[in-house]
Amino acid sequence: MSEEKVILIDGNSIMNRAFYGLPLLSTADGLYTNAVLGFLNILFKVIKEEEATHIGVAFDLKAPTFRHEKYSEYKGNRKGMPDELRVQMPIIKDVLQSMNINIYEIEGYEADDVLGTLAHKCEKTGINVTVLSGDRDLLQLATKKVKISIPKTKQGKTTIENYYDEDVVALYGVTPIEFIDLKGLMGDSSDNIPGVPGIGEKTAIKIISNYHSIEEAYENVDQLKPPRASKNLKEYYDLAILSKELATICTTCDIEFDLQDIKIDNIFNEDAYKIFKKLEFKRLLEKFDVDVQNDEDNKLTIDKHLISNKEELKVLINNLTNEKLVSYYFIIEENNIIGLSIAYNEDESYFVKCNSELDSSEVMSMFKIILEDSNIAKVTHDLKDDLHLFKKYNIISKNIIFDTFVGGYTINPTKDTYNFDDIANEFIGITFKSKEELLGKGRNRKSYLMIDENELVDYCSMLSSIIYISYKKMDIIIRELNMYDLFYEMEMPLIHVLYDMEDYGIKVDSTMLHDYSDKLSKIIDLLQAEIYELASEEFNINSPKQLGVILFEKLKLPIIKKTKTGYSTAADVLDKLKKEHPIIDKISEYRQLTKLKSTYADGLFDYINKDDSRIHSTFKQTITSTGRISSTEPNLQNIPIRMAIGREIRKVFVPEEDYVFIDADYSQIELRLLAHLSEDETLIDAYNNNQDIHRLTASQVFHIPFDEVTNIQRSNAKAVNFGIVYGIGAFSLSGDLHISRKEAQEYIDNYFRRYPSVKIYLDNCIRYAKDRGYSLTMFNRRRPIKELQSSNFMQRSFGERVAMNTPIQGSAADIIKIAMINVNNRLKQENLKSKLILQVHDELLIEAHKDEVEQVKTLLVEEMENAVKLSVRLEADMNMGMTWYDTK
DNA sequence: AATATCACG
DNA sequence: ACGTACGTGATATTT
Repeated sequence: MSEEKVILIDGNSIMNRAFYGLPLLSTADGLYTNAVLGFLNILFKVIKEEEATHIGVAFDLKAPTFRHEKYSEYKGNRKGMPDELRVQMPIIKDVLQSMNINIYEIEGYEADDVLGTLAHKCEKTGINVTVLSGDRDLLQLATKKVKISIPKTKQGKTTIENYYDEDVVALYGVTPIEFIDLKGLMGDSSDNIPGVPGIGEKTAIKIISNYHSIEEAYENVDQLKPPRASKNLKEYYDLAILSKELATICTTCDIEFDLQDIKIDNIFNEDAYKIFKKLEFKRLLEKFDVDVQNDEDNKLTIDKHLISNKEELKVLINNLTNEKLVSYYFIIEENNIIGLSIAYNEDESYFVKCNSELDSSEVMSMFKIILEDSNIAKVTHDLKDDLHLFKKYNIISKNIIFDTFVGGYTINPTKDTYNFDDIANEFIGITFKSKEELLGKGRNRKSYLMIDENELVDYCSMLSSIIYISYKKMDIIIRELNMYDLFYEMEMPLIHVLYDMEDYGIKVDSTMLHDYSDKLSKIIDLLQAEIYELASEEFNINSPKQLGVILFEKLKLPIIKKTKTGYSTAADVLDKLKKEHPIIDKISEYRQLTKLKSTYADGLFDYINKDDSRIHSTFKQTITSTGRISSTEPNLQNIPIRMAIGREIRKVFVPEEDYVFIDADYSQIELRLLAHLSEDETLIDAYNNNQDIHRLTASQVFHIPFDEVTNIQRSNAKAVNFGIVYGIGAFSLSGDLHISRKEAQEYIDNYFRRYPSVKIYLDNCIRYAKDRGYSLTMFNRRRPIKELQSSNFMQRSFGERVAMNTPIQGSAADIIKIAMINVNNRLKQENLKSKLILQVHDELLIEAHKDEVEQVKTLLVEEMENAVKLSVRLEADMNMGMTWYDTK
C-alpha cells in the first residue's frame, strides 16, 4: 500500500492569496471567480507535487465569542474582506463539497487552530502532513513530519515555498516552537498581536535564539541587550505573555477526526464538472475524464438524427421547404466540410454527415435550395464565414435573418468569445462542450473524423439546436434592450459589407514592397553596425533584456522607468535619454525600421494572394467593447502614416488597372460627437462656424486671444481635447505634454470652466453607468462596465474613464457603420464597379473605376456626412490618388 | 504563453 | 494613498 500523504489547507488564507494574485474575473452572469480559480490552481498543483492521498480544508467560522474573549479587541478589528472576495467564500465551499473534499468549520476555533490540531493528530499516527497556508504564522506548526507550504504568486506563476522545522531554524534562527515566543516579542500588526514596544524582528530573534522563550528571557531580563529591550520587557511582560498566547496556535482542540473522512475520492466527478462549467473554468475542465464530460445532463432533450445518404437528405430537404425558420451550421475543418447541422424546431435536430456516399458538393447543392429560398428564414452562427463558403458553391443566400455570433456580441460586447458553449450557457442555461473539449488541443488535437460517430452526431446536431433556441432568446433580449434597429438594421447588414471587403481585398504591388524591404534592410544593417560600435560589443538589439543591460549597466545611463521584469527601454524612455548618449538615437531609429520591416514590409508579403495579387484581411465584428470593428491577418487598420518613412509603405497599396482610390475620413468625429452629446454651446457654435477647434480650446484654456495662439499652444490644446475624450487625468496629460501635474490640472480645470456642459455631460456619463452598470451609445449599443463596481480604486477609475469614452468612441463606430452600409448599398444600387475595400475607424477607402469617379466622390461624402443628423455638421475630407499614400 | 514594444484611430 | 489616458493587432524574445 502506498504511503499516506495528508494535505491540510488554510481555506481563508489561500482564498485571500488567490484573490490578490489574480485579476478580478467574473462569469457571464457577473459572478466573481478569481479567488476560487486561484485556490483550485494552487490545490491541484499541490496535490500533484505532493502526491497527496488525503485533503482537508479549514475555514474560519465567525464565532460569537473569540477564544480569548477578554482580549477580543486585539483580534476583533481585523479588516473585513472586500465584497468581491466575500461572495466567493460560499462558492469555494460548494466547489470543495462537490469534489468530496472535507471542510472543517468549527465554532469557536479559527482555521489555524483546526489545522494545528489535525496536523498534530496525523503526526501522532506517523503520517506525513503538509499544511498549506499563505500565512507565515503557521510556521510554528512545522516539525520533521509536518511541512508548511506557502504559495507565492509572482508574474502569474505560483511557486511554493516549503518549510520543515529545520528550514524555519535556517531562516529565522529559532525553532518553530520558539517562533511563537518570537511573535510574542515582536508582535504582528497584520494579526493585531501587539508584542513588546521597542522590540522589532532583529532584537526579538537575538533574544529568543539566546533564551528560547519569553519566560526564560524574563528570568534574565537584566542582562538583556540593548537596554531598551530589557526595560521594555520588564515593563510590558504581561503584554508579551498575552501576545504569545494570541500567537499560539492550538494543537489540542476538541475536534472529531477520522483520517477516512479526508481521503481523496473521486474529485473529478460529474457534480464538480457542472460547477466548474458554470464558473467557466475552461482549462480545469480538461482534467475531467471523457466519461464525466459526456455525462452532462443538458436538460435539453433533443431528438438527434444522422443523415448519411442521398435519400435521407432528399427527404430532409423536402421537409425543410415547408418550414418558416431553419437554423444551420456547417462543420468545417481545414477547408473540408465535415457535415451540416440543421434544426427547424426546438425538439429535434439533424446532422448531415459527409462521406463517400454523400459528398460535400452534393450536400451543398441540396442545401442551396433552402439557402436561396427567400420564403424560408435562416439563422446561423457566423454568417460572414458562411458567405465565403457560399461563394465557392455559387450560392446566393437569401433571408438569413439572424447570426447568433454577432447577436451574442451585440447583447454584450465585452466578452472574449461567443462560441457554442458560451451562448448555450448564457442563453439556454445548459452546459455544452466546447470544441476544444471535444477535440482536445495542441498536439493531442483530434480531427472530427476520429471522434466516435455517435458522439459526433450528438455534438454536431446540437449545434443547430443551440442556434435555434439561442436565436429566440437573443431576439427577445435584443428587443427588450431597445437594440432592434442596432442589430437588425446595423449589425446584420454590416456582415455583408464586411464580407464584400474581405472578398474583394486590396491590391499590393509586391515588387515595390520588396524594394521597400531591401531599402530598410540596408539602413538597418548600417544602424546595427553603428550601435555595436557605440556599445563596443554585439548583442541582440531586439531584446529589451539585453538592451537594458547595455544601456543601464554597461553605459550606466539613468534608469527612467522599470517594468516588472527589468528596465524599461520603451520609446518614451529612450526619448528622455537621447541627450545622454549618441547610441540612443540609433536605437530609436533601429527600432522604428525593424518594426517597419518585420511587421509591415515582410509581414504583409505573406498575405498577398498569388491569384489576384491582393491582400484579403479579416474584419472582425465581435471583438471590441465599443462597437468598432477590428482587422486581422493582416491588420490593415494600423498601416503606418504618422512618420514619413513608415508612410512610404502606403505606396504599395494600389488600385486595379483603370481604377483609382477615393478615400474619405471624418474630420474630428469624436470631438464633434462630444459637442453634440454634451450640447455645449461654445463647441457647437465653433463647429457651425467652421472654427479651428484646437485653436479655440487653446485660447479658452490659456486665456489668450484666438489669433495669438501659437502652434505649440494649439498642439497642447489638441492633447487636452484628446484627453477629454479618453476620460482625462492630470497625471497622464502632464506626461504627454511634459509639464507639471499641477499645470496639467489647471489646463483641465480651465477646460471645464470654459466648456461647463462638457463637464456636466461627462459626470452624467459616469453617474448613468454607475447606476445602471453599462454605457450606451447614440444607437443604443450597450457596454457593461463591471469595473465600476470594483472596490479597487484603479479598476474603478478605469471604469469611470471607460464610461466617459464609450458613448463617444462607440457612437463614432455606429456612425461609420451606417455610412459603410449606405455606401455599399449605393455602389450596388447604382450598378457601379467601384468597391468599398477598407475601413479604418473614421476613414473609408473605395477602389473606384475611372469612369465612376465623380459619382463615387459624391456618394461617398454624401453618405458619410449624412449618416446621422447631429447638432453639428459631420465633415468628411475626401481625396483621390493612385496609391493609398496619395489619398492624403 | 507571457511580456515588451510599437503601429494605427 | 492609490498609479494613470480610450480602442485595437503583430512581432520578437523569453519563460
